[in-house]
Amino acid sequence: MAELPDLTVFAQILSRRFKGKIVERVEVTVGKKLNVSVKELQTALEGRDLNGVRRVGKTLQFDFGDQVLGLHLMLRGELVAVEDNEVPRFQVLAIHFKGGEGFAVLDMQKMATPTLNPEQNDVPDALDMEESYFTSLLAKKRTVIKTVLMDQHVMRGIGNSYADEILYHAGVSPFSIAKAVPAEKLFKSIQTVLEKAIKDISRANGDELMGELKDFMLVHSSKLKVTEKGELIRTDKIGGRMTYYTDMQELFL
DNA sequence: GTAATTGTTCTAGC
DNA sequence: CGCTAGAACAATTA
Repeated sequence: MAELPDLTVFAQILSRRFKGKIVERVEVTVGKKLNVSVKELQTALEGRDLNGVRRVGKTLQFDFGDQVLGLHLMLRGELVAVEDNEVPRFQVLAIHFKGGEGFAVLDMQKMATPTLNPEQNDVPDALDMEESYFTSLLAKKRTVIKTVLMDQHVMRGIGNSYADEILYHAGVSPFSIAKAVPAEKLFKSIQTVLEKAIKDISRANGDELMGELKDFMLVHSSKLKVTEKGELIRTDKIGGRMTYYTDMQELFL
């Protein structure tokens, strides 16, 4: 469930807490998604110090100088701070730093994917793509707009939840055809919604690393029946994914 | 026991 | 061949 805003905040918190610390021990509890052997990962990271953590698309990258650990949390991955000997339930991977502090990746579905030295990717990030790129992208897509926003091959970082939030903010129906959608307006909504979410999540979660972050969904929630403004929230499936929207969102065809 | 969940990858069809 | 839609798969809990 972690998308761009959550991951951005995770990266900030991880950087603040662990930057400069030296890796004492790398613990791999579930290794099937790892692209190298456990031993290779350990020799690559142990003894190095963490230069920082950044978000790249829907992944995190832990920068250890000439070695980088990529991490995709997939559907249910979480990050928690751990003490030296602590092994939380559903642990996939843990990094223990000298001095006793560390963090663990948890995933009850075991789908979280750590990658040593992930390949570079040219697909622009949703938060730093050029407006001209977005405009010409929409112009050549005949797909439903929601699937374009979520397509990691054309822009990275937006998943099912924030696609709904962005389209609600823009007043654009998720069923609109991409090339008919006013690109400038939607582009602004992408920036606005994502940046606001980063601020809200950051403020609400502080410096703690406690698994899932609290979020602020206005439409994408099974608990809500109406929006803050009292608009009825409808549900449907787009591409097999649950979609939340209102009748206030204009359909462009 | 089964429904529900969603990111990614694969495949069929136009 | 390029693009799109949809299915398959992953794994576990409520």
